[in-house]
Amino acid sequence: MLDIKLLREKPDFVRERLATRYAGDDARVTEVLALDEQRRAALSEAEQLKAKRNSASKEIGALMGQKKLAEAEARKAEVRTIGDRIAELDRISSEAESARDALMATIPNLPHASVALGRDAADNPEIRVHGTKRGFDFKPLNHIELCEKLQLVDFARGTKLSGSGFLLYTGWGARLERALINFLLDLHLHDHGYTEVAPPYIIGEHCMVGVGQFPKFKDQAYAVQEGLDGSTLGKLYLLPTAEAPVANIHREELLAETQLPIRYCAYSPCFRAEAGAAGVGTRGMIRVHQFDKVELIKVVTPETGYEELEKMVGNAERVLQILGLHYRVINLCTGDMGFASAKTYDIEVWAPGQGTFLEVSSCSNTEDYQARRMNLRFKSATGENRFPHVLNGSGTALARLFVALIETHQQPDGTVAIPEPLRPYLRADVIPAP
RNA sequence: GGAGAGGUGGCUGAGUGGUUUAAGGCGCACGCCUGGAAAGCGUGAGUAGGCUUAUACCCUACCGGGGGUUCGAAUCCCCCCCUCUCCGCCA
Repeated sequence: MLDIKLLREKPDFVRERLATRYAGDDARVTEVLALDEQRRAALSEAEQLKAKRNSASKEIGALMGQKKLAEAEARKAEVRTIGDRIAELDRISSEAESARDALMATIPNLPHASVALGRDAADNPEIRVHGTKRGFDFKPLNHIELCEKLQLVDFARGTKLSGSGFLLYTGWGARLERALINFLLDLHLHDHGYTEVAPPYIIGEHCMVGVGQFPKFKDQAYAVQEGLDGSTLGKLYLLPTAEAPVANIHREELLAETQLPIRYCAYSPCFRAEAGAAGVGTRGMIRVHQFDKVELIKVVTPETGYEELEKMVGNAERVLQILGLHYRVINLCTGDMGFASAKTYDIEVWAPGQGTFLEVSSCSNTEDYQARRMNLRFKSATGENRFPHVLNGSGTALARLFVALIETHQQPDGTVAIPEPLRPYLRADVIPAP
């Protein structure tokens, strides 16, 4: 949620920044301002009438105390007509307010000044590259072939259980997935100073709105219902990312500045309907309806927001460095950024079997946009109530990391060498042929 | 799921239709006092919105949330949420 005061005071600035997203938000800004004006006009008049009514009511009380009943009745009749007008004005202002806020919820965050201007992914500047593409002196397999050969994932039976886009990890595959989760959590906890949390996987609609998933991506979520009670449908959703519950942990709270920075790390499965994405990279593990992810969340002062974003990207990069993977960091341009974000870095890991880079992490500073949506504030040292910056980043997504790992470290005999730091977690140096 | 009790400021705790502008206490900030501190005394302090150059003044709203009755609601009525106790069921 943007600050309504910013829209009032600098509407042209807001329009200009939004225009860089190429999302056609201009008309909404105009409409929000019109509704806001409507609200304030009605509110102002209603408040004056309420002040009048309050003083009249007090007088009536006094008259009744003095037993001047006839006089009191006369005043009552007078005030009653004010009441009708107040009710009407209240209705107008609250309707305008709801309409204004509903519309505000559809306006994305403003891109940070440092973000490159651009229309789509083709305009994303590359920030840095780590490592090089691994060369092979044998014919490398892609992850689907490796998974089948080593019996890491049973694609057919996964589909049999839940339809396409669901994976059944088996044997060493299941073990590798679990080893990676534990490795990632331990890395961020012990080396990077995060606190582990384990959130619910089913979350309320208000949390989805809080992080900006809703209303825009409602079609991408799995809604759940309780048993046979259809009326419960739409109240709870399977989380699309741990960001949804974890960023909301302190919603509607007023934190002390001394509690900041807050750094949380959480593992969760992620559920995404991927409606409309059928046929786009659907084969294999690249785009699935359920995948595991370790998420990083920070709540920090506005002064340190961007510094913390850089650190967060570094934390995610470290995962790939330790695992000996080739990757690049890109900065999403204004037109390619997510809804709630002011600045986003994506980390893409090289997958030799795919011949492409795969997005395994997206680290964003949403500034005060999410904090405002979930009414998360902190009291500054000077006693001022302020909105903190809320950051989120993947540290990292698992299925694609799994793909890059086995494709990169495959050996001529078809087995997969396990990078040294991961070996204690898997209790093996290599994934053997069955 | 059933029955009962409850939800009031940072905390505690009064308040069953009108000097409540939410008492009192604890804690907090500042001041007085003191060699310094404690105690004591005094003053101040919530959130959001509106008006505004203004974090000043003034106005409005806020006692779990929403709606209703009334000239006037923390207080009466209805719906919902949450917490606690007991019972039932259950990994």
